[in-house]
Amino acid sequence: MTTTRPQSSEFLAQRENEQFMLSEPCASCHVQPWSACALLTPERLDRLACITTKLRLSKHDILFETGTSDDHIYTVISGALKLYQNLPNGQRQIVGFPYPGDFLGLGTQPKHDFTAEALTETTLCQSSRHDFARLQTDLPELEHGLLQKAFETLFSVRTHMTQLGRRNALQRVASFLLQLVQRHDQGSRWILRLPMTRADIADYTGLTVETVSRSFSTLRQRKLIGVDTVGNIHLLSPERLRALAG
Amino acid sequence: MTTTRPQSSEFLAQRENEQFMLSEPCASCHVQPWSACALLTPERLDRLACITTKLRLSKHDILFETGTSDDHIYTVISGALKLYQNLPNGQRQIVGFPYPGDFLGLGTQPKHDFTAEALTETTLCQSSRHDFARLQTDLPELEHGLLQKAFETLFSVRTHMTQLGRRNALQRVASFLLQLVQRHDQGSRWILRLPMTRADIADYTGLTVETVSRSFSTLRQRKLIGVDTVGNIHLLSPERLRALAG
DNA sequence: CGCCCACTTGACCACGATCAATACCGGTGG
DNA sequence: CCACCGGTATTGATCGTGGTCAAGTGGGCG
Repeated sequence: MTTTRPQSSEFLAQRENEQFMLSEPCASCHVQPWSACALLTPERLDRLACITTKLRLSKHDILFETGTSDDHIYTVISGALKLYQNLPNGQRQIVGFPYPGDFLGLGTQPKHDFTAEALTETTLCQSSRHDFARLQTDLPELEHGLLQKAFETLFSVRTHMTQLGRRNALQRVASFLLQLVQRHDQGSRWILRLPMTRADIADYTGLTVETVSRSFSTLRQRKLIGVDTVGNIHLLSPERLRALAG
Repeated sequence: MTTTRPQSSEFLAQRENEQFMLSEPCASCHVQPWSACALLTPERLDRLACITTKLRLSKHDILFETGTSDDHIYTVISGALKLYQNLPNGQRQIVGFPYPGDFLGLGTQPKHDFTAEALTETTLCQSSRHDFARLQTDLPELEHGLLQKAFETLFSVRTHMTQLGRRNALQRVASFLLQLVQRHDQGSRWILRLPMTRADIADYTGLTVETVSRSFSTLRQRKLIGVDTVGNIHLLSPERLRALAG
């Protein structure tokens, strides 16, 4: 884990100018429209830029870990992470894959309940909770945007819950793929890059690696998907895939 | 579904006084400390009281339904509800059982994605989104409290997700019971009133009614619980139950 | 070239779903 | 008060999906 410019909030006051120079202005941030700061006006975005720094993670770097406290909040700029919980028996449940525009950080608990790990080279926008809170009193839209994002993820988590409870293996894998595609029109519509391993998909869908693999094979045999390499999936028939997923 | 005092926001201004007289003041609300309004000072609570009304539901009454829009937000005062989604194949997944203190209502989507139905006689505190939003600009603590509640439910939903993905039937039922007990110390610590049916528990845990019933029987045989009537459960050995749940 | 790790495929087994029968409980009316 | 009825819960028997264990394949990187 490498911070491009490690920065504690105490030094912030006297370095605001420098920070502003070094930071990309938020206005040019390409995930801004989908992030919590979407509601801010350009002038206000500049004030936000003063308290944010960029963070770069390599594959397998840990952003934060279960049980640690953390005075920062994050927004994913590029790349992707996995957010998971380790169970006592050595099993692991992935509760989400934060993608660009997604918000990460402590809610109100003093400590993290999940671990966040980078799946690929990932960049994040970081700011201290303290600075952020100070700014919030001035910029109520910010908290509003945060609330909006929280409700969005709440919705997606609940939706995913219905997947886990009531669908068979093939349906789970199918809707996982659709979920990724619709969250992320990366370039061409029906080619999907999977930054996560089969094991990650298993831990997300509540299946085993073997069953995930078998499901991919079945989908391939039925010509619903094409598997170029393990991480490159073509959706050959999104409609039939959607019908299958329900 | 019966509203004690149906109230559209247009008439609010001229009737504020009357409302205030009719409403119980929020300060004396017994769920207030656990709800989104916990952060407000007494004087500010009075202003909140002006925009809220009480709502009473009987068993099986629908508070809101999937696909409908709704300009209100709710906090459960007493009773309990189930929040669920119907799947195309006729199955149903319950994503939560809102209990006193819990917040209910649209996030940012225009329409509800879930249906909320009363499990018993239930009372709620209702206010229009519009009035609430107006108040929010004056009372930033309110939005803060809302955000806090949202993060709390996000956490509990994510935790429940790990239940669905990675635990067997007995573990799911065991942790369901523990979850209810710790969320709700109703009177004596280890006696649990279940307002929901076995079918509801099945739809929440992702099992079938039969399996839920079998799990209850197994727990009873192992002397982990005592079943007085279907809705009255004694937790005879919470430690062993917790050990089982993991 | 060879090693390691991720992925795939196969054979078998167990847990929970399904189908079916019975028991129980609450409410209603005679 | 009891008899009846409908919905809910329990228990049993069988089947199928997906987990487990094991072997084999492939790709990336030193």
